[in-house]
Amino acid sequence: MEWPMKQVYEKLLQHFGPQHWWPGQSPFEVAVGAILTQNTNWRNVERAIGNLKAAGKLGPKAIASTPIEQLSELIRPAGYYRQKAKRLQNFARWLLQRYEGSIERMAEQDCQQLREELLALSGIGPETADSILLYAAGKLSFVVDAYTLRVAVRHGWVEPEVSYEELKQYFEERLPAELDIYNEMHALLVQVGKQFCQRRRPLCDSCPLRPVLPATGPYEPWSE
DNA sequence: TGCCAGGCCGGGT
DNA sequence: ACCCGGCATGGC
Repeated sequence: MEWPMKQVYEKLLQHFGPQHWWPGQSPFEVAVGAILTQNTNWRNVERAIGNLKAAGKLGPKAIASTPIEQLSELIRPAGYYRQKAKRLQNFARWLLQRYEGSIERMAEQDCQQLREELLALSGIGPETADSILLYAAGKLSFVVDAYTLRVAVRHGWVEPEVSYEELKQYFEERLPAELDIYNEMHALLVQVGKQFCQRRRPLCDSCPLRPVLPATGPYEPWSE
């Protein structure tokens, strides 16, 4: 079987190895991480989650009922902590009311329907929604982020002005409908982005994708 | 030391 | 329908 991005995928897998993002944690913890990592380094998120765990507050009921001041202090290392405390409570209270606090129950819902429900929550935008759908609920929803965009633009796959939904569709059309591929591909794109497509710098010559690219167009300098 | 990190919201054009 | 300022900590 062949699919359009297979060569890219295997090149990345060979270079970086399996990323297995968000493994072995509860689905709710994954969702919390998705909110906390908004525009934030993952290391800071780990501290915040560690604080929540140590305080026994890593569940929907605890998040929903803990006073906002206390909650925000616990997640402080993740930055934007007052906003994010609110966003966590929004999500937790919605999950309790709508799905009995159960991500598994939530995951019984149809993907598109669920995506709309998540997007309707204040504090959950397209990337956070797709991260929750893919990594917590096990839905086939490809995740696009700043790195995904940068990698795709630097390699001339898409125009810099492409919208979130368009870029998401670009990948979904070129990948097989498999959770593991969606999962790994997104994580691998982040890795290659971090290492070879940094901001304010031209595409690195040693990018592992260089040799396999058909060079569909001129490498755009670094407009995003 | 400034710049950046796995965004999103609300108000303004 | 975009555009922008604000939000905040920790690492390099």
